[in-house]
Order: sequence, then structure tokens, then C-alpha cells
Amino acid sequence: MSLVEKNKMNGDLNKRLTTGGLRLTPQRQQVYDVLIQKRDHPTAEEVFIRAKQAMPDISMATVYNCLDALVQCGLVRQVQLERGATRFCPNMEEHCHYYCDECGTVFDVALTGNSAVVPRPKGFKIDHYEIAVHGLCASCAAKRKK
Amino acid sequence: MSLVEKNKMNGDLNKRLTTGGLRLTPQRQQVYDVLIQKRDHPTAEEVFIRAKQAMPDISMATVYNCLDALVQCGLVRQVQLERGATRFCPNMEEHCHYYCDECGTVFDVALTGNSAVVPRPKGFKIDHYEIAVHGLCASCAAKRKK
DNA sequence: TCCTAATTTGGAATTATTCTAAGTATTGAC
DNA sequence: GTCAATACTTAGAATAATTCCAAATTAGGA
Ligand SMILES: [Mn+2]
Ligand SMILES: [Mn+2]
Ligand SMILES: [Zn+2]
Ligand SMILES: [Zn+2]
Repeated sequence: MSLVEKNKMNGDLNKRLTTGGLRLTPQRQQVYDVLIQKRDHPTAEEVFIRAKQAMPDISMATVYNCLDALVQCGLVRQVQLERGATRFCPNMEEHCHYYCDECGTVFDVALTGNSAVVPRPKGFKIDHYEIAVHGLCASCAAKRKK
Repeated sequence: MSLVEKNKMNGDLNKRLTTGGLRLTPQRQQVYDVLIQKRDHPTAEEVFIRAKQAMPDISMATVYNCLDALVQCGLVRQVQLERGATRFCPNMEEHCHYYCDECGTVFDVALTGNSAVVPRPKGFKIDHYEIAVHGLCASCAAKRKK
């Protein structure tokens, strides 16, 4: 990412946070950076490991706090693909998740207008929906064939 | 459920289990009964509480084991709607879950042929997909309006 | 009947997360 | 700038949900 892009991003990050009475701290910035730099839906633990490389004194509790703050102000979403650790995704566009049951890779696929229309049961007020597709990623599917 | 239906169900249950080298035990039958009797997607804890009413000596470990056995042989599916306890669903038809973020109710809606077609990224071998719709159930939505 | 493998069970261990309380940093009124 | 109020970070304790373990029990087949 260029410096210009980064500054813009931090501006947005700041605006989003402050609107909810939150502050833009170095730790929150770092955690958000980690999520933006590698959009592979890491767990809190993985975010912690990556964040520590740039910021060795950051603590696990802070990583949880930061992730929580980012989720609160709508910059990051939580994803539950299987039982176990929650994963985090900074892509706030409408998309669905493809999860490889073999190697654990996760990737996003944008939901365009006509794809995936869910039923609208009478009276139920839909807030949002999550679509998780399980299977084998291209690479694992190829290996399996051999 | 009538006795005839119940016997048939146990026959199916037995066949499904034995195909995988598993046995139809009273505990497994009880756990499955609990799921069939009230299809509200209970957690393991809730299954335990309900199963104990008919079978007071059943243990939590056994409930976990039984649920696992039922999932293994394709009679029950696990559902992750939020972080926290896994829920269990005995409906093996293709359906999506509507979850009320206010009161926690969960219900199934069948997916008919044309609804919810997910993208098929090249190379990815789809096994199955999970659709979770979050929002307010009819009753909570009505209350909210007041 | 006896053997073997499957199952159940209570309790210990583990995993992921949340809570707590103390210290640190930032903001904004004066 | 000073000072108080508020937000934030942190280590470690506590909790929730699940998994693991090893011993006792049960059940199907020679
Ligand atoms: Mn995503
Ligand atoms: Mn269901
Ligand atoms: Zn894979
Ligand atoms: Zn509701």
C-alpha cells in the first residue's frame, strides 16, 4: 500500500472510530493493518502473532479489545466457519466465504445482484446474512484426484 | 409421534448407525429423540437437560459422544450461528437458518430450487453450504416497533 | 459362556474468550 | 500548561464449551 493510501485509510479508520466515541490508537491501527495486509481471515491468535512483529509489546487482551472495537464501529466483521476460534474479515462488502475443509483456507466471493437471494419469511426483519460454502479449494481438490 | 412412526424411525436410525460400525444404544436413541421432538436447534447443554428428564443417569460426556455419532453418520448437523455453543439440527434437507438476534430463536426455511444459488469459483469443489440469516423474528420485530 | 470391541461415564485438561483491576495515555476545560 | 475525567492497554484470573482420558459397563458373535 502506498503512503497516500495508508494516510487516507487511517483517516477513514479514525473517523469511523471517533463517531462511536472511540480513539484511534497505535494498537488499533496495527490490528487493522494486519487484517488489511493479508485478507486470509485470521483468528485473534493469528492477528496477535502478526501484530507482535511490528509491535512486540502488544498483548493478547489488547488484540481482543481492538478487534472488538473494529467490529463495533463496522470496520471488521466476525466469521464463524466451524466450531473453534472466530475469524476476522475487513471486507465489508456483501460477500460469501469459501472454506476448504482440507487445508482451512478461506476466501471471499462477492455477491452480485442476482446471486444468492434468500427467502423472506413473513414478519422476519432481516438484518444481514452469512453464506459459508464448504468444500475443497482448487489446490486440495487437485491433490485429492491423484 | 405414533408408535409405528417411532419404530420406523428407530429402524432408520439403527441402519444409519450400523453402516458406520456404530451401535444403536439407548442413549443415542434418547439424544436423537430430543432433537426430533423439539426442533429448536438446542445446544449440547440443552440436549443434556432434556435427555436427563427421560434418562436421569445420562452424562454430559455421553451427550457429546452421541451428538458426535449422529453427526458422523449424517443424521444430525451442527450449526454455528454465533460464537459460543454449537447448536444441533436433525433436519437434513437443504435449508437455511433464521436467527433472531434479540431472543435467540432459530428456525429452518427450506431452500427451493431457485432460491439461493451460490457462485461456483473455478476449481473449488463445493461440498455443502450454510446460510444463516440474522435479524429479528416476527414477534421481536413487532415488539420493537411499539 | 467367554472374548472382544464399542460405549458410557466422571473428572481432568484444553481452547478460546471474557473479565478484572491496576497502570498509562489522551483530551479538553480552565 | 495543569488537572481531572475518560479511554485504553495490560497481565493474569476466571469462565464457557468442548475434548480427552482411563476405568467400568454393555453387547454381539465364536
Ligand atoms: Mn470475508
Ligand atoms: Mn436447521
Ligand atoms: Zn485446501
Ligand atoms: Zn426474537
